[in-house]
Amino acid sequence: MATKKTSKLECAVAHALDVLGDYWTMMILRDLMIFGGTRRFDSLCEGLDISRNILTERLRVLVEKEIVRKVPITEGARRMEYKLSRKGWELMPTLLSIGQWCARWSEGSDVEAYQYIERETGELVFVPGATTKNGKPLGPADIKLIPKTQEAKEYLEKYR
Amino acid sequence: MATKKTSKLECAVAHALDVLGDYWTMMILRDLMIFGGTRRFDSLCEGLDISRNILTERLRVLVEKEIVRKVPITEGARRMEYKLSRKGWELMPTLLSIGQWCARWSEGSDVEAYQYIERETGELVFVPGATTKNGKPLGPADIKLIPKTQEAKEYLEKYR
DNA sequence: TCGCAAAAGTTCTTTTTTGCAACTAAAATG
DNA sequence: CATTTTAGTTGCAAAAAAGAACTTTTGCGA
Repeated sequence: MATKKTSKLECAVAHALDVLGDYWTMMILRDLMIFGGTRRFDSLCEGLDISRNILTERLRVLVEKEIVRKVPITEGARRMEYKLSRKGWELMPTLLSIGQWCARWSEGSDVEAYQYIERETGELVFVPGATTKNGKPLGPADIKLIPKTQEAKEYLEKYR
Repeated sequence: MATKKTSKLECAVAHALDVLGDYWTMMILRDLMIFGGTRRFDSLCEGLDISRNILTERLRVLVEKEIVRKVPITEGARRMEYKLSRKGWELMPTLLSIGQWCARWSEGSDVEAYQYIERETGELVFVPGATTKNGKPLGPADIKLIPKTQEAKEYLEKYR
């Protein structure tokens, strides 16, 4: 994937999905995260069982979007490695949120292969779902989505 | 997409991505959410600008995974509509999290076409990222991912 | 109740993406 | 300096997506 789509209703999610709405892209991010944020081409390739040409292309986009950086393996070296940027790391809660959802709906089987813990204390980390500003947790039923821009209103009107 | 992959390291994220790691699947969920959870085939088709055959296939998988339900438009009617299940609605925080991330990294341009608000109070809703159990917010740097299963340890070892 | 239009898919064809394997060139290693 | 590793390319066959046309029902309104 990873092509510039233009959906009838542009929104933050649609925008993000232009890059993230792809299996391999997300798996690359997962892999980078569980390996501490840094990996090299061949390791990714082998670990994920992804074709080399696809990996090349996905990494190209991730670098272009500054989610991943391609940096010398050591100061001044020619060989490169791929490193999550701050922007990339900030997707961790999103990935965790996906994982939590999956685990919640996988009764019986334990699908969690690794855990997210606080570095300092070792305490378990999670994403508490949606809340108000003061932290009150909300379920899906408590939340309404409302159009903000004119286009969004028109979209809702037109394609109802 | 939407085929059963088997990655070398099965994990909750990988599992979830077998279904969710696809642009159209996620866009369908977005659209269902902004339209209150219910939509019909043609509306989705037009609104999203998705090919009918692809929409058919994606909906089939979403129904199979019980993320969406196909129900009569009115009691006893033959015409059907697609409705987010509880399981589907519980992906809202994940979508919101993706949208927030995108908005945070889109300096200048306002990419948010709609807002998530608490139904009762109208208060703005958001996903506070990762926290500990008692709600202390954590940044990416505060978090470590550690293998939990034996397979995960081996994977980290082998594909380093 | 008949006819017509809309709704919900199917089917078919063309174009794009993948997946796979083999190949290449530069860089590190002994 | 020869050999391996690494990090990709390239070319081709297979799979998937886009697009349009075609089919069935179904819900109306006259």
